[in-house]
Amino acid sequence: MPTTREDGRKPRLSRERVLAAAVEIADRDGIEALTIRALADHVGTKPMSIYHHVAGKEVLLDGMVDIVFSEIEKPPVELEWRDALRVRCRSAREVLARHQWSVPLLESRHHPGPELLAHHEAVLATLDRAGMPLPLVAHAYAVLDSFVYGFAMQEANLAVQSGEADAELAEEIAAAFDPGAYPMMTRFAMEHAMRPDFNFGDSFDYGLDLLLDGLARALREEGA
Amino acid sequence: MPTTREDGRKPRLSRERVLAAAVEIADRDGIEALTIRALADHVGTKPMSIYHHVAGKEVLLDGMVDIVFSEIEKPPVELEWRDALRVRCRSAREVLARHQWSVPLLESRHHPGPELLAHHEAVLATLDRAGMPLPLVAHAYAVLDSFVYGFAMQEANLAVQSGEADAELAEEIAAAFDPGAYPMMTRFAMEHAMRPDFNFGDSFDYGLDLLLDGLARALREEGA
DNA sequence: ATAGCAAGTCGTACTAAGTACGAACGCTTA
DNA sequence: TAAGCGTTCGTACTTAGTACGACTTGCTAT
Repeated sequence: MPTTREDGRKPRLSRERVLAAAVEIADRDGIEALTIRALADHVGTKPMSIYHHVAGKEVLLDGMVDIVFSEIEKPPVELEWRDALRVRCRSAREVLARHQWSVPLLESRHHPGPELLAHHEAVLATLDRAGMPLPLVAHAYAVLDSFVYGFAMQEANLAVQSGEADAELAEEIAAAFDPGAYPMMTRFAMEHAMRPDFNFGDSFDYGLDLLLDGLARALREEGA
Repeated sequence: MPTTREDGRKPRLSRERVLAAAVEIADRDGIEALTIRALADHVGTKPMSIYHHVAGKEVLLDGMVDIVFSEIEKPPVELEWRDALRVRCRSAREVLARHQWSVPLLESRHHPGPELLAHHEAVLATLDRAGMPLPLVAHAYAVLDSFVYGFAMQEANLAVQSGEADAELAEEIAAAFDPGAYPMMTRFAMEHAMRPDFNFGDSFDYGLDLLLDGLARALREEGA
């Protein structure tokens, strides 16, 4: 690893610094603001220097995804499978929400990094230790992952929407709601979703428990 | 609507034709191949003519998302709520899988079209007719949507992966599996996922029923 | 039929962004 | 102190979105 150096005399660039800076930019200004030039500015160099630490923008994005997975909390192995999965899934959702660019990126990357692989390995191992037969493991795995990713995706959408200038959006909504189309959406919004104590995120725990309970039931029946 | 014309004398461009062509390109060559120039070629014009039918690429993408939603099957209202939702969710999954570019696009668009709004309206109405109180409606809605989107997203990923040239991927996998890290993933792949009768999609129906059953149970208890 | 006008088309050109190429720089080791 | 090599960076090419303004087309009213 000739790239890194121990003495902190002059903080030269390194793959880690580049990736961290990329995540910072994406967090702060959105993924579309992450250009090689902006990244170079942020770490105090010129564009072409970036390419000595990451092979290209694709690789950069792959690395960012792996950083996201590295931030997911890893529950201790002693935990009961449901608790372990709950910890992991909640943390995953929190991390994905914190890095709003991550979910759409997940979809487009096809080069899993070590942290991503380790995450999947851990989930599979947890399900296995719970005593599930492989077919049930497969279902549980697919279903939980889908729910977590899907939820995070919607949450990211909502966050952007509420943060956005309401100008266009309100206009669009108003235009759509003029003729009383979408009555149920209107009622839902008025009587529930716009209440101050409404929190979309609450549905995450609800859905997660729905799935875990269902899986536990299936495991009990399979086991019998 | 001066844009369209009834006599088919000379098929001039129209918003519909442009959008349909865009969907074709994205389906066939991937969303990254959808450039204004490629689109112009495909409909037999020059780039700038496109801009007379869609205001820009963003609007084009918004329109494509709405086309996707228009393709989701709309179950008859007489159906029992669980059957109705099953039809709709399965169809949604099928449509999203057919247009692999759609899921990542969903996330990034913030301008819902009429078809998307109508879809959401219909789902809400179905839940309402089932007799759910609004808080439960909210949970059901969020949870089902998350699952469908998330599952479609993973499916799209898998499809790309298996379609891709296995060269790099196999190498990467091999490299990662050398030291016997990821034992559970290995076992899972060998003993289950690589079997000829394994079908990732089967987990969709499994998860969907898990959720619908759980919601039905909640409804029963709430109602009591 | 035809003048006139609005809708549609297109050539040109500008800008942003990724990155290939090769020269210059500076740190390390002899 | 000089060779050697990893790093940095100036320049320039390429692809993509799209603004501008001129040209073309076909409908409408006479």
